[in-house]
Order: sequence, then structure tokens, then C-alpha cells
Amino acid sequence: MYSSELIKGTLKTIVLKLLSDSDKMYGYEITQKVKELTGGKIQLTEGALYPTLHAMEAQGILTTDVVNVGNRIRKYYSVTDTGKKVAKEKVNEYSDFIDTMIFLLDLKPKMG
Amino acid sequence: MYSSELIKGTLKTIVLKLLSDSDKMYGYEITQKVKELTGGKIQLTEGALYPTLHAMEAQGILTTDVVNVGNRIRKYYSVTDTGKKVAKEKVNEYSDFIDTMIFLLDLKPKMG
DNA sequence: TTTATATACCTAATTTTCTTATGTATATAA
DNA sequence: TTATATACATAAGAAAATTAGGTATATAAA
Repeated sequence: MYSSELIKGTLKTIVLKLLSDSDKMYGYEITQKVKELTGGKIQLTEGALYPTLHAMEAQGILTTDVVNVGNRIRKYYSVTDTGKKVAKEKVNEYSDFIDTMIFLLDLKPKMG
Repeated sequence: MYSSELIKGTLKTIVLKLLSDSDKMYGYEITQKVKELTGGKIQLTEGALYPTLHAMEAQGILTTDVVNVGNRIRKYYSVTDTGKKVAKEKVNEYSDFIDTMIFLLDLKPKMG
């Protein structure tokens, strides 16, 4: 787990990236996917995630689809057309930011 | 200029890196150096910088040396031995974090 | 000459964003 | 029957920044 201050400001970008690459995902699923993909290094907290999802829905970036699974509720989120633009902008901006930080901190990034 | 949320959480790391690579720097100088190195993409605000410098001094990470230049005051900051450790840890942690974000967002970092 | 910009420090109120804590409820494994 | 996992949500508080304001000197431009 990274110190919490590092993760600040990356939540929306991460969520939009994951949702852009899949048809739809629900909140809990997003937390688990991020945990899995980062080997537990990033664990989104529900207290941060849910309000952010609600805000992005209110902004027209996401739409929801509530589904009953057994007796439990699942609220699926999908990226709207507007949201897809926002997602690309966010990811591109973060990519540029990372390049700037790599230069500023004189880092050697690993290649894939 | 990046959207302000991205820069959140990186201030201490940036300041410690710059101070580690130079003998001493004063607050205003740090803002100008960061602006110069990033082509204006990152501009530290004094309202964030000065309280952070004071906090790091109180924590024993930095020491100060006040100098008169003409009739103006300059407060030079240097990294202590403890601070050098903290600086390395911060930069290493951020480096690791960037690798994780590159993987998570599926980015292609530029090489130096 | 006076006005704007740059240098150089600082703090306080507010806002943004997150953590922590709490709540509801079902399903399942120990 | 008790703990853990699933699945949603909100609210109080903390952390970290922005915005706005203050003091003061130096210099370039109008």
C-alpha cells in the first residue's frame, strides 16, 4: 500500500479507465479489480469511490443500470459518449503528467 | 498547467528531490526552478509551499539559514541527514507508484 | 514619476478530496 | 452462530491544497 497522499487525485482517472475498457462495472467490482491489478498496492475506499461515482453520474459522464442479483442490488456504471471523451482526456493528461514527473524526479521507468 | 488534482500529494516529493540535488535553495527559488524544469506545466503555489517547508523543518527533515540579500531576506533550506533518507524513500515510493499507474492505465512512457 | 512586474517572505479562510466510521442487508464458509 | 464476503450508502472529520490577502524591496516600463 502506498502512502495515501500519493493516490490523491488519481481516483477519477482510474475509474474512468477501467469503465472505458469494459462494457459496465459496479462499484464493488471496481475496488476488487484495482486491488487485483495492483497486487493490493492500491485499494480504493468505498467512502471515496461511491460519492465520486454519484458525482460523475450527475455530470453525465456515467449512466447507471440497477440490477437484482438474487436478493442483492448491483448498480452497474457505464461511460457515456461524453464520458468517453473525458476519460481519454484524463488518461492523456495523466500520461503527460507522469512524463513530467519522471523528468523532474530523474526516474527510470520500467518498460512493459 | 495540469488540473490541480493531479499535483496533489506530490509537493513534498518534488521539494525534497530538488533540495537533495542542490546544496541549498530558498522558497521562491524552488517555485521558479520547478516552473522552469516543467516548462510551466507545474507551478507551485506559495500558499502550499511555505507551510510545507515549515512543517518539514519542524520534523527535522530540513534546516534553515536566513541570509540578507541587499535589504531583502532569503531563507535557505537544506536537507538534513534524516531528510536525505526521507527524500530517497519518497522518490522511490513515487517511482514504484508511477510504475503501477503506467500498468493500470496501460500507458507508454517516454524514455530519457 | 508612477505604475506594473518581479522578487521574497508569510498567514488565514475556504474548498477539495480523501479517510474513518457507521449503517443496512444478504450470502456463504468456518 | 459467527466471521467473512458481497454490495450499497452517508456523514463527520482530517489532510492538503487553492484563493486571497498582507508586508516589503527592486527594477523595468509607460
